[in-house]
Amino acid sequence: MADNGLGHQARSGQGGEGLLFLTDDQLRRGIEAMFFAYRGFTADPDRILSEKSYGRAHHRALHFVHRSPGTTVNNLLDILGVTKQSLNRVLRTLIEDGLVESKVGVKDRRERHLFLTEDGRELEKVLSEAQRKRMRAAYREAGPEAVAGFRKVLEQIMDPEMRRHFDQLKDGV
Amino acid sequence: MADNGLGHQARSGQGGEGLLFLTDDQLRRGIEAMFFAYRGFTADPDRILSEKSYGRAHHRALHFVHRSPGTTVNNLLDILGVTKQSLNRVLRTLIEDGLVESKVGVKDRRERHLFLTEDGRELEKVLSEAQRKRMRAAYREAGPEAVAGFRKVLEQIMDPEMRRHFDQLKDGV
DNA sequence: TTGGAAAGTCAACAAGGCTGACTTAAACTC
DNA sequence: GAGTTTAAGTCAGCCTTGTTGACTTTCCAA
Repeated sequence: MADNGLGHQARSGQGGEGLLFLTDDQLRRGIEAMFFAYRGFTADPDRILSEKSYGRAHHRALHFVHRSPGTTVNNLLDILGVTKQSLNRVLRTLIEDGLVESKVGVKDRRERHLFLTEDGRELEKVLSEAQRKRMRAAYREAGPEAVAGFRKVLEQIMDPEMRRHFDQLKDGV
Repeated sequence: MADNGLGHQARSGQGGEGLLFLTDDQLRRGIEAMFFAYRGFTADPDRILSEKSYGRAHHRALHFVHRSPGTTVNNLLDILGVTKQSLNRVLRTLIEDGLVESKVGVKDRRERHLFLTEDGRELEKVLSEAQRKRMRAAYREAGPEAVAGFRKVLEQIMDPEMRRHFDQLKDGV
């Protein structure tokens, strides 16, 4: 049976006219928009990274260490949602290359606290500026109200646990 | 130097009050929201796929073949933005498993036209319904105006070429 | 002082990207 | 009709980034 564009959620109850944005068709368009947009979202940093033989995983690590200087490895694992071994491989190359510094914890000396070096901050800046440039153009085109809606929907799409991390990044922590 | 949250774009000209949504800080929040939201966006289908020992690449192929039945391999390559070899690996398993059918073109017999089989349609439905369920909840929470803004910003983030593909999917083609 | 948490390491593997080289069949062009 | 181009498919080999599992070292806290 072909998709008629009327999802059961939109069809049920209330007459439906005000719920047209919940049709399966609208939802599918949103899904496709997320897919295509995410490609653009990562395209600019990816280009820069491939020149330096780093990958997206390195960018993510740099981003969140920049964002929460002194964060522990465990906290980073939580945020990134990957295994210790997977993160370790990335982190090790960043430390070897002098972009990230790992300092033994003062209070708890088992922990390692992560910081960007000067070089690390520099690369992070190049990457994030490339990414922001595209976002800035998109935001400007779309306007402030669209941006508010954009953020609102994205927050709702997140898993609750990710939402918690997102909220905790709000300021310094 | 610490990030003061005032991007140069927002700082320059016009007094700035109306442009606060363009600060580097706001842009960074948007970037993080995209990152966390995309994880949620793919989480549900990923779970289902891993049970069937398929991956996200299979989902994408199923999605776009479902969306444009009879599409050629070349067109699919364009949309997905991967190499022939990469797509072929995925497509081959889907054809072997009887989820996708490949038919020699009538007008140009070099081409192969791709279709979902009954089984393919079934899996696609399970996957997309899982994904839509989350989007539906997010849309409902955020409301129609937020959804319009969400879509508007996403369209601006896309590369022009991807935007073209996105627009061409609007209806049947 | 001992149990367990945090961190790190090694090995092996898989998915899904990539490049390059090559074949086959069909269509197009001169 | 011969030669070129195009669409698809295949083989081989590589890389990144994810996974499990097993193990060690360090060291805090009960």
